[in-house]
Amino acid sequence: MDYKDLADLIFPDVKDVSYYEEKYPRRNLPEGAIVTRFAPSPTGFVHIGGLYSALIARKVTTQTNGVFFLRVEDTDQKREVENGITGIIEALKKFDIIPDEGMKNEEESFGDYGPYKQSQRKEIYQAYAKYLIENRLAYPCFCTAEELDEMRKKQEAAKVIPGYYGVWAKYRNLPITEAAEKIKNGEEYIIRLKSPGDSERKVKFKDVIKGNVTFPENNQDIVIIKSDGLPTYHFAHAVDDHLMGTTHVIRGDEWLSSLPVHVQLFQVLGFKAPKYCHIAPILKEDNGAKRKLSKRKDPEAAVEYYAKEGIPSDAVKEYLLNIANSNFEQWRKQNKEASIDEFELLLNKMSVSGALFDMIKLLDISKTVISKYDAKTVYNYALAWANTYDDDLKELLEKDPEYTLKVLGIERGNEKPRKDISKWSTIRENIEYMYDDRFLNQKIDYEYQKINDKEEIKNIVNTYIDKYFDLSDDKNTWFEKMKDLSEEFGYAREVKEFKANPEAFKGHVGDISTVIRISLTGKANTPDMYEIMQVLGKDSVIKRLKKAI
RNA sequence: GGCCCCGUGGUCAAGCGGUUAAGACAUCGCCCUUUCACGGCGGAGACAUGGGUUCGAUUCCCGUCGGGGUCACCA
Repeated sequence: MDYKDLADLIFPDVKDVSYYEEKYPRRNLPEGAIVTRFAPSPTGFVHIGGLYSALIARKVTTQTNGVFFLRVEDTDQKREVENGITGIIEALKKFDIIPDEGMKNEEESFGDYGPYKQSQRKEIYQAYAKYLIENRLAYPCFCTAEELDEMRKKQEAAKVIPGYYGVWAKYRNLPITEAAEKIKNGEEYIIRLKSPGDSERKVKFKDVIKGNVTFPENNQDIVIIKSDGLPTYHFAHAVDDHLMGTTHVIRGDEWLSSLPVHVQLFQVLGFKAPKYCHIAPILKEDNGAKRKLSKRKDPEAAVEYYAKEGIPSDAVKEYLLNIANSNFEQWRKQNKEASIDEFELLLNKMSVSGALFDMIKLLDISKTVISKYDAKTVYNYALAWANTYDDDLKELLEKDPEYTLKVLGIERGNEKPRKDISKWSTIRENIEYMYDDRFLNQKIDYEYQKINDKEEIKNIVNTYIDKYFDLSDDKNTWFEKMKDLSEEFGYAREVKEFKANPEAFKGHVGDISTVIRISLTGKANTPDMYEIMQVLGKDSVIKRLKKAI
């Protein structure tokens, strides 16, 4: 009996690795093309951090005419969730992140390097595991969970590094005949790597983002095939990314410390290792401490949250890009109208340490993103949002689309568009007062400001209606009349005039126009009042002013 | 605890041996044909700390402190 026999006994039905090496030839791509992937577990939940790395991966691959594929890592059957894959695909799609290859639904994939679902690649991993066993680079281990537990306790008591290595590696040197015996007796086992590493030696790696990092060599005989026959993450990573021609592994930096294991795996398997890009996580402040955005505690960790809040995906992407490369901001300043596709993202310019998530900044970006949309676009997005999250708003928007478009068009499309909408979930308060059937039938709480004497207000409004209000005026004339009105009541025509000589006036034109504004809309802050009146129309303006007094 | 990474204003961050130490968000003040926004101008606000190396350290080295990651038949 030799190692080949043992390997045959363990994996009798798998193909030789040469089959796979031929089946998946090297990719024929231009110089510098990046091939990378997004490789989530199908838990259905897409974390903002996942979206972040997917966005970066998508961006650097299109920039270099490379390939971006979606591989599903479902080797842990306990954690699987129904329709998890579809959920991921849909989530990415909402952000315009479309893979070039990979899964397209729960079971099927497209592309020449598939399957792209790890559970469907079982025999591939086993072929490579078999190869390692044949070459004495891996072996079966018969330890039970209890045994391992006991070992760990002993190691802790002895204050040595825990794990399966060196003298602790019970089955590392088990004679093959004994191993074969145990297998024939039906004992459960797993396959471990026979690590050639020595933890006394140091290895240096160059991470594209982190730069040089030094680790002790891996000397742990890590598990490569679990008792259910599926590979561990580490082994699947090495086999898949080799076969799929991945040039860059872009992933969260929680993986940084397994670099020695991964690089060793590539070396043992005779593969060329990819470049690694470990990206820093997005953090959150919690009682003075920083921690990763948590699925359980932080709603904003879920990509779903942004849709629910009505924050445009464009805005989320801009925010993420802003975290990724801080020069994005400067680029955006110089290229106000450009698509983010034109921005060149550089992996090596990414930050080494994690950034605190800043909702205020996101919303700031969001309001400028929205300010650039035309009325029609705003209408469509707002309606799409209302469709799933707000029936009443949907009704409001759909009742008279033409009128709504006019409302949304106020102070939009000009040099300095309004920036008061940062998310669709708050758009209601920006437009609702413009609808007569709601405004006129509602009890309004008019909160007048500087001028709040009821008689005075009544006089001002009446005088305005009788003497100055004329919708056919152009804006200048309209405003001149507002000044005339002010003067008539003892208020300065110009703010400057008032400031120069405050004793001479009761106030200024701003105070008067505020009275009209509040009477007209019930609100102290609205967009340009002239435009509002134009949209409202004569009847409405008069009805509203009369209602106020 | 071992190992690894990181430490510039409240936040995100440029700078990487000699700078008045950029910029953005937030904040405060002023200005801008009516409010609020927008926009413009300006203010306040930072190189964790102690030692080296150097003519000179935010930048290089070491220690300390602080933060994060990781130590599974989970990814």
